[in-house]
Amino acid sequence: MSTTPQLKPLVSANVALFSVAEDCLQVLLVQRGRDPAKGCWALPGAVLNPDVDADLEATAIRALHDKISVDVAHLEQVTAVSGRSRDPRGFSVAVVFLALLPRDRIQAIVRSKVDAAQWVSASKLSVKLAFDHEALLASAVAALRDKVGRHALPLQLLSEKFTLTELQRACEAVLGQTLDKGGFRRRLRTSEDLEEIPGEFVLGPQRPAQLYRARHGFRF
Amino acid sequence: MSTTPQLKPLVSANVALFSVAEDCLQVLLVQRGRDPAKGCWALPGAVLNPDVDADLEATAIRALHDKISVDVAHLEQVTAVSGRSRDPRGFSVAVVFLALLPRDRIQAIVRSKVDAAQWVSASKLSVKLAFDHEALLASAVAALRDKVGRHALPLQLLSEKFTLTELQRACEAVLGQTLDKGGFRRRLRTSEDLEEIPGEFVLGPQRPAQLYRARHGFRF
DNA sequence: TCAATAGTGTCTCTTAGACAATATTGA
DNA sequence: TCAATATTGTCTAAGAGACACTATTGA
Repeated sequence: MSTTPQLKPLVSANVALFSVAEDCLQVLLVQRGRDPAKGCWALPGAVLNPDVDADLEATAIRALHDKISVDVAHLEQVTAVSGRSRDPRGFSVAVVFLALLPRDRIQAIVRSKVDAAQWVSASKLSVKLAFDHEALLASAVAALRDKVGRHALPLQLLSEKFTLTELQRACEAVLGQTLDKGGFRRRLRTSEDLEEIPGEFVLGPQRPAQLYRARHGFRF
Repeated sequence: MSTTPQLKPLVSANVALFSVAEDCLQVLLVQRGRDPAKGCWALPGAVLNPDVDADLEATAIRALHDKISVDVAHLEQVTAVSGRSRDPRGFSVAVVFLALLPRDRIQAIVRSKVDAAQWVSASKLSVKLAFDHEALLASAVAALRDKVGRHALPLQLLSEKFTLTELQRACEAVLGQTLDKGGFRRRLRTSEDLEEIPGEFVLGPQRPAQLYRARHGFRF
């Protein structure tokens, strides 16, 4: 046992897992079951364990496996934040990830022994978050908006088969603003990301809606 | 002394420092003065020291202070890479930064006691790099290109005062392709980032060229 | 005068925003 | 028929690519 300075900092992965419910962008929060910040709501996270994790993405997936019974459809790195004061345990580095969960998997939350979990609106948070997680969430939302604003299609937020209106609603939920139907569909007509499912429609008290799916090889 | 597994990984910052010389994008390499990979060329880097660095950006700045006698004009994070096999010392996390140095500061390289340094063309590398630094450099170049491709102006690569042709040459060096003069200048006419310096011109055996500078508050 | 580079204009094509019109179903 | 939503079209303005043109200097 020595008192040498802490040469290696705490490294963790934190995930902003998004989904869509009622045309509203949701993010998964967990209630921390142990100190520090026990009882506070926070983004799911895990401390990097070099003996177990192949890389930080594996750490992020491990952080979600405690909360979600299915694999996420999309996971990507957003940024790394670091500093002495962001965690009371000392100098820490957090790598923030953004993940997407299809809307039909939104119920796939497992009850952890220690942590509660809930979906909340990503734009107007109802609770204060632990540490600097509000800033982490903000950067994840910004990255997601940026990408969808550049016309990337967040198909991983939808079911395997979806209508163009559902896709438009998902984009609107991400962007926080309505989109023009005509222009939106005009862009999709020339998109390489989608394909029509021949003969499959959603019926209802109106004109049937064509079903689409992600084209093979699609990457958000 | 114990044989417990290595719970905290090696964390470092690596910097791709760019500048422009002869209308060509250059990146600074250092020759490693000690193991591992002693003698190999690599991106400048430093291991995070929580007792000294306020955050990873400070680590990046410290990594450059050994090589460069002036402050860099721009520093931003690109990505974080991690894994067990990228460094022979064990599991490591590297946060990659991209930095810009004005072309008139390109000589401001200090000779380190242990490491040699050189500028090389960023697009066609003349040497093999240590570890996974070729991939790190590639992501930094991609991030820079992406940004300039979205019409961000890399004014930090230029001197304080510059002509529009110099700016165009810098953008072309970053993008690796020529740009149309008319279209380029048309965009700049409505840009908030530039301002004309009244009455200042560069003379020569041709029509004088108006000098410009970055407008106050400009951010790349 | 000419070479050399600075700076502007012009055509066309594509894209995006706003909005209107038409289509097809179940009730 | 009608309400409700799907789907398409149209007008216009802004932006980008390609290219031609004019401007101003030193030699």
